[in-house]
Formats: sequence, structure tokens, C-alpha cells
Amino acid sequence: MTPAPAIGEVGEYSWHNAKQRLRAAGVRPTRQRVTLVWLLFRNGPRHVTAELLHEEAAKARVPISLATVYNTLHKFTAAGLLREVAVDGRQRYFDTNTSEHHHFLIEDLNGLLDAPTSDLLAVRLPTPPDGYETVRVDVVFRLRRKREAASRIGVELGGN
Amino acid sequence: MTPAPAIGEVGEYSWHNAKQRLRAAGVRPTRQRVTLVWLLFRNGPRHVTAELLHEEAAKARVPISLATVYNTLHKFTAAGLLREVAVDGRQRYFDTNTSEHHHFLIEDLNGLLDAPTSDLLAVRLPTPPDGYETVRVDVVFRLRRKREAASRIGVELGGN
DNA sequence: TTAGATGCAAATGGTTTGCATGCGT
DNA sequence: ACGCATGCAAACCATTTGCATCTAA
Repeated sequence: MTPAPAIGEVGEYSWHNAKQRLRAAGVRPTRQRVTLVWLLFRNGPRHVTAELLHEEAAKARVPISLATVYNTLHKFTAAGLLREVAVDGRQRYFDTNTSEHHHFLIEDLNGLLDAPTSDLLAVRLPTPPDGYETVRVDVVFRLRRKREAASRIGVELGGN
Repeated sequence: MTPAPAIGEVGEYSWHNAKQRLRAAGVRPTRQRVTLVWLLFRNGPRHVTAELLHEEAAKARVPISLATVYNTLHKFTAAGLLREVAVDGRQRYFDTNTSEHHHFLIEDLNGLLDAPTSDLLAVRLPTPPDGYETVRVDVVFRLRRKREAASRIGVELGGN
């Protein structure tokens, strides 16, 4: 649990940073929201579900009701702090990486991983139907374990 | 409601065709299943939700319980007759087109459309993490209405 | 005859909502 | 003080499940 420096940030991520990020986004920094921002951004990019964040807040000694976690996640998304990723019919993920990028979906673990953009993938936009425009492209690579379990993945998902 | 010839099929789609398709797939052709196959394949490729199919069956005077519709849809998918498409967090779609292709998702109508494969889109596979293999790639183009409503779309969705 | 299919209702699970109370400005 | 934020429980909605009853082979 070494606090690795967040990508795009330098050094540790403080309570104060969290507050500033909220103000900058025009969101009122309440105790719960600051907590969530802190949990979300202190350790670099990650994907969370509402359920997971709810548990983490509890562990961090700042219990937040599940309903508030949902409300907050949506508010953050509207404010541009998060990106919603709807890849499977079950649950929704929220991604702290708001830039255009794509995902691996691990089927058995039901976890998300960023697809490396280094492996540049080219998607040519098909022409949308009349009167409509493409506002977003989501590419999901569904992964399945080859034969023996790859232990590394479990670890990566835990933090991502 | 002109019965357009199905793509890949010639002429009208009969009850008998439906039964054959089921037998060929190794699925026991019960009355309900034949009805569903008929509803699904008589008019070319389409996307359905369980709810929608359930209503159609009722209208077709062959009421089928919603639970059975779900069971059947899954059985069909396992038998390779359908392809499940999970693109948004709400509901699941089943696609009669089982080949590799991608989709337009109309945000406001919450409807699916096949993305024309003619506009050949190239997706370079990023290397999956150790021990995993990519089993499927889904590309979803989220569409939003430009300004004035495009009436044609509503029609297309009705049949697709 | 019998394994498998169906229907119903109840359970599930993620997400949303209504409303009374609390808190940031 | 004011208005938005929070918490709780109940509502919601798509989907699944358990079980008794049918039905295709």
C-alpha cells in the first residue's frame, strides 16, 4: 500500500488537493465528497463501482450512505471529474480517466482495465444515420483466462 | 408491415422454417420457441429486448411468460442462434445477427442499430494482459440527435 | 414414459427516489 | 438563514430462481 504518485499529479494527494479539485469543478466540497475524491484520485487512474467506493469509504472511517455515493458519482460525472463506463448489463463503472480510451473487460472477475493506448487502435467512424451525430465511441475487449489463472490480474484489478 | 425478405433468406419465413432452424441448432422446438424464432427471424436482422419480445408474442396471440422469454433467449444464445449485446447499464439486447459487427446506440431512444460494416472499421487488438486472451471486441458508437428530430430513425428502430 | 420446458410468483441485485434532517456558504 | 446535500427506507426495474405442472419425443 505504498502511496504511488498519481499519474498527472506530483507526490501525494492530500485532503486539500481534493477540496481544490471540487471547487475547480464547481462542486460544493462537503465532507463526503472530499472523502470520495480523495479515495478516487489519490493513487492514479482507477475504475470503481458504487458498491466498491461505498465499502472503501466505510473502511476509511467515513461511512457514506450508498444512495449518496450514487448521487455523488453522478454529480462528479456531470462535472467532468469522472467518466461513466457502461460495458455490461450488470453494473456501472466510473473511470477517473476522463480522456478517450478503451477497456479490457475481464469476464470471470467482472473487472475493468484500461486498454493500453500505446497499441494505437484505429477506429474509422461509420457515417451515422441522418440527423444524428456520434458523440462517443466505446471499445471493449472481452478477455477470458487462457488456462491457468494469472495471479497478476487480481492484483491489478484491486487497485484499478 | 410488408414482410420484407430476410437478409440471407429467400422469401417468406414460415412456421416450418422456424422449426427447422431450431432442430438444426439442437434445440427442442416447443410451441413457444417456434413462436419466438418466427418473431425473431421472419423479417431480417433485428435487436430485441426480452420485454419487447414478450409483448410481441402476446400480440401474436401466443402469450409466453416473461421468465420463459428470458430462458429461451439465453438458450438461443448458447445455441448460437442469437448474440447477446450488453452495451448499456439498463437492459440487454439480443441480436439476430451473430456475426462480428458493431453498433450504434441511440441515446435518447435507447435503441440499437447495426453499424454498417461497409465503412470498414479497423480495430487493432492491444495485447491483453498475461494469461488472458481477447474473445470478443465490441464497438459502440453513441449517437445523439443533432437538432431537429430525425423521424426515420424511430421507424428503423421499430423494426430493428 | 420421462426428461426437459413452461408459468407463476417470489427473490435478487443494482440503482433511484421521497422526504425529513443536516451542513456549507 | 438559505439552499443544497445527506441518510434512510422504500420504490423500481430488469433479470433470475424455485417449484409444481405440462408436453414433446
